[in-house]
Amino acid sequence: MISIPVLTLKRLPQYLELLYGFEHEGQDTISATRLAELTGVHMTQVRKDIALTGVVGIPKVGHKVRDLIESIESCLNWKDHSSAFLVGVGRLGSSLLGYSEFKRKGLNIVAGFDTDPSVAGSLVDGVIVHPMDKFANLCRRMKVHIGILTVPADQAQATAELMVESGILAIWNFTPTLLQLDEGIIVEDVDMSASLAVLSRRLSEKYEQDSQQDNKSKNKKNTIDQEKQ
Amino acid sequence: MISIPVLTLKRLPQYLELLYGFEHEGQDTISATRLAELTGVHMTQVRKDIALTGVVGIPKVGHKVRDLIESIESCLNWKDHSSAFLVGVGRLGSSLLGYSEFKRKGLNIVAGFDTDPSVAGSLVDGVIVHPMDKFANLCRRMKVHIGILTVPADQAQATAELMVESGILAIWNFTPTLLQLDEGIIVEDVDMSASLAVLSRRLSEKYEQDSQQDNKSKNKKNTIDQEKQ
DNA sequence: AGTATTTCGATATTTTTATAGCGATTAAGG
DNA sequence: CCTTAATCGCTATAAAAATATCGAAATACT
Ligand SMILES: NC(=O)c1ccc[n+]([C@@H]2O[C@H](COP(=O)([O-])OP(=O)(O)OC[C@H]3O[C@@H](n4cnc5c(N)ncnc54)[C@H](O)[C@@H]3O)[C@@H](O)[C@H]2O)c1
Ligand SMILES: NC(=O)c1ccc[n+]([C@@H]2O[C@H](COP(=O)([O-])OP(=O)(O)OC[C@H]3O[C@@H](n4cnc5c(N)ncnc54)[C@H](O)[C@@H]3O)[C@@H](O)[C@H]2O)c1
Repeated sequence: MISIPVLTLKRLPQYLELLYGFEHEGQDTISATRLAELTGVHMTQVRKDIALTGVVGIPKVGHKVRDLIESIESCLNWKDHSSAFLVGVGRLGSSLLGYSEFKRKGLNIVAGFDTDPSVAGSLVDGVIVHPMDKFANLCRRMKVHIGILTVPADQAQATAELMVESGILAIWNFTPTLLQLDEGIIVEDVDMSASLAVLSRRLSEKYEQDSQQDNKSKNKKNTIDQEKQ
Repeated sequence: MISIPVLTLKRLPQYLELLYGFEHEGQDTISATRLAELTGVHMTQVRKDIALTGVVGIPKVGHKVRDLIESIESCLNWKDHSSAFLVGVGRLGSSLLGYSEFKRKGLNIVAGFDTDPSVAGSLVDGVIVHPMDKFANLCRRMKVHIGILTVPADQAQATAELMVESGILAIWNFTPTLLQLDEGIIVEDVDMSASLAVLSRRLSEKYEQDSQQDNKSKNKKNTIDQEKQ
């Protein structure tokens, strides 16, 4: 199995989102050119990304929407469902538990876990929440290999270690903590700070750019004014 | 103002997270080498990233933790706070409203908005939620330029357009919808699907790799067995 | 004081990723 | 049936990012 570049993997769901739309509208073919227009990704990049999923297109027509969906989904392993446990059923954790979209993306959150006795034992959006001490046992028994980490930042490292000891192979980490784990363990961070950093900086850059243009046009105006004098 | 590469911007908060820890522990200097070890980023890359923030280090010693924090924070514009409006106070939206960490990162969510009359008018984690029809007015009056988008996917495009008309310059988009907006508008996606895609694929790759190794060791065992015979 | 050692930071190289160019392919229209 | 036009997908080039190299600077130790 070839290793697909991260950036390609991150673009594939974007294409999928559009493809679902097309299928819904009854459109049955789509060209890479059009996908490029809609995503802002370069035409040739779209072709490369699509090629990596192993599907072939039809010249002059493009790709069959259904084929492309199948190909991307199976490439991302979104067709057969994987079970996952979520640890830390707080604000963020419970909003994830109730988010049905993940099921369509191959992720089945089968249970939540929390140390807080007032949360443990309850149902959150139809998903059962267990006390934390049941984690290791259930994890091994149910052969769950994906852990979703939404505990407070200062609990993240310890909780992650517990997960790994219990047989978790991949951690979807929503905390800002940089986990230090065994090499083999897959850690995927959903780093909102990183995203916020890009937003903040780009906005600053934009402000400055705009104010410079303002100054320019002001200066220009001054020049014109001066010329008038 | 130089344009800092996206990937650098995304790493900066990681360094910051560690730096806050060091400061807390009373450590007052840190080397790029050590940061590299902890983040898994290459030593020279860390140096480049740091250099882009404009701070200079001391040979043999490294960097003053405080200076580095200041430098990164001001580079990301996390020192003076920007006001933001959040639209769509549902599961995800309300969890974001209550998340105090954003304040420390220069983002002040000053109000939420929702079309649902049972949500609008209430306080969520101390933040007031207005009915949606007040958005344009308040946005202009309070000169808010950042919008956080957490409405259902099918409402995302329309809501984003409303935001832009009301003076929003940057949208932090938590929906899976690919927004089609004016060139100048900054859109930063928090794409959980993208992250999930990487996790899923990497896990598949790992499974296959492991099972191949299993086969190998089985074959090896067989070979040994055969040799024994 | 002098030397060894560590780290910075500038420059060079390599690798990865993105873009461009172009022939091959195929459906559609005359 | 043949031309036309659009698209695929391969190969080549360009750009960006990551990694390596190395001299200079500064601390700590002899
Ligand atoms: N709320 C957000 O919008 C948001 C955004 C980005 C990142 N995060 C991160 O997500 C994590 C959770 O944030 P939150 O706002 O949901 O916090 P929260 O306090 O609302 O929820 C944390 C939950 O984890 C439980 N918990 C605490 N220690 C535990 C342990 N050792 N084992 C199992 N469960 C434990 C608590 O009982 C609580 O229910 C934090 O690391 C936060 O930084 C949150
Ligand atoms: N819940 C999650 O964990 C999660 C994870 C990833 C992405 N998302 C995305 O975030 C968005 C919100 O998800 P959610 O689970 O919080 O949904 P939700 O249904 O719980 O909340 C949506 C909120 O938006 C409000 N709303 C609907 N239309 C609106 C409009 N036109 N203007 C203003 N408000 C409007 C609704 O009243 C509701 O309160 C979705 O696009 C979803 O795909 C959610």
